[in-house]
Amino acid sequence: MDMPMKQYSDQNRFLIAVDCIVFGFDGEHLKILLIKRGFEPEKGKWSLMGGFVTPKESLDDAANRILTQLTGLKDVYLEQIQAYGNPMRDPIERTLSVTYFALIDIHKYEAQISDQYHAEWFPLKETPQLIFDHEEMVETAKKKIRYKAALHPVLFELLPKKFTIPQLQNLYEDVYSTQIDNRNFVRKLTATKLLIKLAEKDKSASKKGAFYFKLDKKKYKENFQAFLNFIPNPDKLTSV
Amino acid sequence: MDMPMKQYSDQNRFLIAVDCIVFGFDGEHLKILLIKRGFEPEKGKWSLMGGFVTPKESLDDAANRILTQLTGLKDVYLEQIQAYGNPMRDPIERTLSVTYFALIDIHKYEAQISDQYHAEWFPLKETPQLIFDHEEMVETAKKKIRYKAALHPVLFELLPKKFTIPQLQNLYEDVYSTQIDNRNFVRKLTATKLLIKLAEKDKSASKKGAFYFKLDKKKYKENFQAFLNFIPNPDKLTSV
DNA sequence: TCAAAAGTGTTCGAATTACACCCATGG
DNA sequence: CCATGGGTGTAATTCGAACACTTTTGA
Repeated sequence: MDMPMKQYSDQNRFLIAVDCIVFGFDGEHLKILLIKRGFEPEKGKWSLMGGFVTPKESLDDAANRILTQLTGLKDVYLEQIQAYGNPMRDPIERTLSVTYFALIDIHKYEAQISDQYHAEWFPLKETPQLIFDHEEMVETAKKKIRYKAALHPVLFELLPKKFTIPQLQNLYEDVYSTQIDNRNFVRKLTATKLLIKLAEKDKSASKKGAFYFKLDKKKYKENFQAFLNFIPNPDKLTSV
Repeated sequence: MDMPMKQYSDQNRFLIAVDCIVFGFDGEHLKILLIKRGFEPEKGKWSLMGGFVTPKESLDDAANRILTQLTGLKDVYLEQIQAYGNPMRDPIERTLSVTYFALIDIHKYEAQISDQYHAEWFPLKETPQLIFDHEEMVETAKKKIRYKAALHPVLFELLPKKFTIPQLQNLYEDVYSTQIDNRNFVRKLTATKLLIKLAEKDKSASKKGAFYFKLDKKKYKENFQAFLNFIPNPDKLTSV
C-alpha cells in the first residue's frame, strides 16, 4: 500500500475471500464442518465454508457473516489464521483467501446448521478430499489450534457450559493425537483454578457418572494470557 | 471463494498490498527498518516498507520482491503474520494488507539498504509515529516474534555467521524486554547443542574478548520444531 | 593497576512424569 | 454381581530460578 506513487489507479485489484475452518466437539471427538459444493468448478466435492468479502465489511465481519449463514449463530470464537495468495489457487479467477478458524460446541449448534448447504461434520482423521488448497488450509488450522491451545485455554470454547473432565480430556487427546495420563491431567487442571465443580453428574457415558464442571469465566478471561502446559509431548507440534 | 454461484463476475475486487516489518540486530539492539514516505497521503511520515501485489506473484513472492527492492538482498527469513482488512484503513482506496516479518543481520545488509527510500533503523522502543494502521502491525509483529522465538530458535536468523554469547543474550533480552541471568542462559543454550564454539574471539566489545560461536546448521534444521524455553517469564507474552 | 566485560557451579523448590488401585452404578 | 468408566496419591526425577565470584586484558 505504500509504493511511491500519487495514486493507486494503475494497480490491479483482486477478489478477496474468507474461508472458515470450523472445529466442533461433541463430547467425544473433534470434528470439522464441511459443505458439499453444489456448483462448478469442483461441483460435488467437499469444501470449507467460504465467501467473498464485500466492500464495506472487514475481514472479521466477513468471517462472522459467513459463519452465521452456515450455522445460524453469532458470537462464535473466531480467529484469523493466514492469507493464501497463490495466483493459481482458484482456477476461475485469482482470489486471495483469508482463513479463519471457528470453535463451536456441536450439540449447541446442531439444530441450527443449515441443511441447504449440505453441511456435514467429519472426524478430523477422516476428512474427504477437498477442493483447491483447502486441505492445506485445514492442515495449517490444525497446527494453529495446537499452538494456540498449548499456550491458552482456548479449547473451552468447544465445550458446553457444563462439561465433564473425561470430555475435556477427550478433547485434548484429540487435538494433540495423544494419550494423556488422567491423574496428571487432573492435577494440572486443578492447578489452573479455572474450573468450578457442580453437584450434578453426567450419566450418559457411564454408570457411575462423571461430575459436571463449569468454567470460572472471570478467571478464564483474566488468565487467558497465562501459559498452560497441558501437553506432555509438545514436540509433536509442527511449525506455524 | 466458495459461494454458491456460477461465476465470480458480480463480485468486488480490491487492492492487495504487502507490508514488511523488518527486524534487524546489530549485536547490541533489536531494531526495525522504516522508510520516510515521499508522497501523499501522509507524506513525510514514517511507514513500513510495502507494495502492491501484482497479478502473477504470490504473497510470498511479493514480500520477497519488496524486501529485495529495499535491501538489495535475497534469501532473507520471511514469514507471514496477518491480513489487515479494515475497509477504512487506507484513505485513498480500500486495500487489504498482508504483513510479513523479516529477520536480518544489520551489519550484513548495511551497505545494501537503498538510500533512495530514506530507510532508517529505529530501536524498537523509539519508533516514531507511523501511517495508517502500521503501528498496530508493528505491535502484532512484536508479539508474533516473541511467540515464535519462545518455541523455535528463529532468532539466529538475525545474527551473523559468527556471534558471541553476550550478543545472543542481548538479542533475547531485547526481544522480550527482560533481563536474563547469564548463567542460566548459557546452561540452556549448551543443552540445545546447537552451538559450535570457535577458537577466535571478538574483542570489539571488551578487553577480555568473547568467544565466537557458530550455528550447527544441521541440528538447527533438525531441531527447529523442538521447543526451547529461553524465556524466564513467558507471562509477558500477549496474545497472538 | 584497575575498570569492564566474560565466564563459570551449586542449591533449592517446583513441576513433571510414571505408575495402579478402589469406587459407584446400571444392567 | 460384574463390567464399565470415574476418580484419586505418591515417589523419583527433571527443570527452572536464584544467587557471586574469578578471569582476562587493554588502556
